[in-house]
Amino acid sequence: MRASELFMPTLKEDPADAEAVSHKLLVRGGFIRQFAAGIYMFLPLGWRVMERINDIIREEMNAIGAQELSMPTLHPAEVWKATGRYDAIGSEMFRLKDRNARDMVLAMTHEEAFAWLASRELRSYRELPQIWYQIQIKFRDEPRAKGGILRVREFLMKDSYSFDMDAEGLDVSYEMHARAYDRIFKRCGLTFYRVESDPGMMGGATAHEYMAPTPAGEDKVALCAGCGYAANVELAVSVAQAPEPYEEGTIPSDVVEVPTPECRTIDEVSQFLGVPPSSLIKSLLMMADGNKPVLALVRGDHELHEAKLVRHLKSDTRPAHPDEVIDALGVEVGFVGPVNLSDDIRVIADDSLRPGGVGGERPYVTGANKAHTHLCGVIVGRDFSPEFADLREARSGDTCLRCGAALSVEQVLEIGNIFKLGTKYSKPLKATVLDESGTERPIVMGSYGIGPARISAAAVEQHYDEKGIVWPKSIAPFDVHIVQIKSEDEVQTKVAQSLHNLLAQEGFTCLWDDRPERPGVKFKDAELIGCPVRLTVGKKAGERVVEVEARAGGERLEVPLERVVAKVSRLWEEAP
RNA sequence: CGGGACGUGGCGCAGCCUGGUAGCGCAUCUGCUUUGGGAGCAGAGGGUCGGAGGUUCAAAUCCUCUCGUCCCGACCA
Repeated sequence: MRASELFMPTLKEDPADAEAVSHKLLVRGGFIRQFAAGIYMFLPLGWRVMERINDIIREEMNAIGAQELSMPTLHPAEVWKATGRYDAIGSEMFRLKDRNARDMVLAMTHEEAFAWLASRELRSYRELPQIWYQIQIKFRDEPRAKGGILRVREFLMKDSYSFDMDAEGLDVSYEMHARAYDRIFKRCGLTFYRVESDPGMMGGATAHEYMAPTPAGEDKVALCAGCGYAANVELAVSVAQAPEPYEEGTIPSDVVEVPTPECRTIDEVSQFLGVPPSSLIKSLLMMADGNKPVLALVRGDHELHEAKLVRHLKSDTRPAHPDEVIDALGVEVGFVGPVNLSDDIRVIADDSLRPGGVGGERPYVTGANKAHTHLCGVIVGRDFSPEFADLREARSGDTCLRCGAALSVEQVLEIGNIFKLGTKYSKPLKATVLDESGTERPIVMGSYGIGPARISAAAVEQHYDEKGIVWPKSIAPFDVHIVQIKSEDEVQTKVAQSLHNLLAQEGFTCLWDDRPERPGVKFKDAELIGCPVRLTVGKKAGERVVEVEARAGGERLEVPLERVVAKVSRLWEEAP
C-alpha cells in the first residue's frame, strides 16, 4: 500500500485531552479519532489492527468449534424484562422508544438475544453442545468514559455463548474457551494473567478475567509467584502481615478513654498517640439495603474493599453520609468505634482482627463514639464481639493463603472474561431441550467476552518507546514499512516498488511511504506507527543497497537487494 | 452522583485577573530554495473566542444559566 494513497492523519503533538499512553499514541498515529465522549472512530490504520486481532480471535474460536453469527444491537425491551435485567440495570443501559412508543434498548451484551434464539431453535439434547459467537458492537452508557479506547460507551466485543445439557458439559465448554483465550492473547503479543473474578451477586457460578498488566488499567489483581494463585482483589484472599509492634506502655491492656482533640483520621490519631496505624481499628459506617447501618472494621493500615462487604452482606452498600453517622451513632465521623453499640447495628470485622488471627489477642485503639475521644486497650472478643469476614483489600506483602509465599498486587486492564452462567438466562427465556428421557431441561449456558480494542490498547501500553508504538508483529497494521527517501527519484521508486512486490509475494503486508515529504517526517511517522520492520530506500538504491531495521531495536543494516527478503524474514522471526 | 479543570482558526496554546481594533507556533495554499531525522525565505487564506442571557458607551475578558470535554472519586451485569 502506498502511503500517498492512505488516509493516515498523524499528529506531531499529543492531543490535549489524552492521558493514557495508548490514547496519545493511537490518536497521534492516526489510528483513532474521538467522536464524542467514549465514542471513537477507527481510521484505516486502526481498523487494520482491529481486523488482525479479530482474525486471530476468529481462528481460535473456530478452532474450538464455535460458529460465527451476527446479532442485532437494537433490542425489544421485552427480553430484557423477561430476565429481570431491564429493571436491575440502571442508567448504564441506553433506552429508547420506537415510533410506536415501544420500549427498546441498545444491547450492552447479548445473553438475552442468544438465549432467545436458543429457546426458539434448540429442541433436543442431540443438538447440544453449541457454541455461537459474534464480533459485535455493545453499548454501555458509562458514567465516566476515560483513557481513550480503554473505557468507552460504544465498543466492539467478541462474545460467545455455550449451550450444554448439564454442568459437566459447561465445564468442557468453559475449559475450551479458557484455552482458546490463552492462545488468542498470547498470539496478540500480550503479557496477561487469568485470574479468578467476582461472579457477581448471583453466587454459585465461577468466572475468570483475563488481565493485561499496565498502569493504565483500572483493576488490581493479587498474584502468587509460589503456587500461581491469581485473583482480582475484589475477591482475593490473603493473610495480612502481622501488625507492627507498638511501644510498651503506649496502649494499656484495659479500656481507657483518651482525649484526641481534632484527630479524626488514622494518621492523625496514630501520630497524636504515638502508636502505629496497625494498632488502630478503622470503623466505617456503611448503609446496606433498606438503609440499615452496618459498621465495617478493618485494621488501621488496611483498606476496606466494598465489593467484599457487598458479597458478605448479599446486599448493596454505600458509605453513610456524615449526618447518618450522627443519627446512628450519636457522634461525628472520625470518632466512631465498635464498643458499646446498640444491638441494631451489625458489626463486621475483617479476619485480620480475629483474636486468633495474625495480630493475636492484643489491645487496639478505636473511636469512642464520643466527640474528640478514642478508646485505648480495646480487645476484640472481650470488649465487643463482631462477626468476622474477609473485608480488606489484598495488597503486596500479604502472604498467600494456599502456599504461604508473598503475594504481589498489580494494576491490570481487563481484556476478556469467561463466565459460567448456568440457567440464569435459559430459564426465564424458556430455552429448554428434551433430554434422553424426554424430560424438558433448561440449557446450561456460559458466556465469554473479549474486547478487541482493549487488546490493541493493552498492546500499545505494553509495547512502546519514546518514539511511538512498537506493535507486536501479529497485530501490526503493516508488517514492513518501506521508507523511500526521495519520492521523485526514479531509481528509488523502482527499487521500492520491486521490494514491495517481492515482499508481498512472500506474504508480508507493506506500507510504502512514497509521499513527497522530507525524510525526517517519514522516519518520525514510521516510528510512531510502529510496524515491526523498516526498510529505507535511499541514496544507495542505485548500488542496489537498502537499509533494514527492526522497530523493536537492534542494528540498522545495509543489505543488498537480493538478500532483503531473507533479512526481513529473519528480523520478522526475531520480532516480538 | 460528589470534587477539580478546561472550551479562543484544522492541531497545540497565549490573551481573561486589570473590558477598548483577536494573537503565536504547527498545519494548509502560492512561489523560490532545500532534500537521510518533524526544512528556509517571501506571501496568502482561515476564528461572530462552545451556546444563551445579562451588566456596560463598549465583553474573548465581568455576572448568571446552559452545553461539551478531560481528570480524581463513586459506579461498572
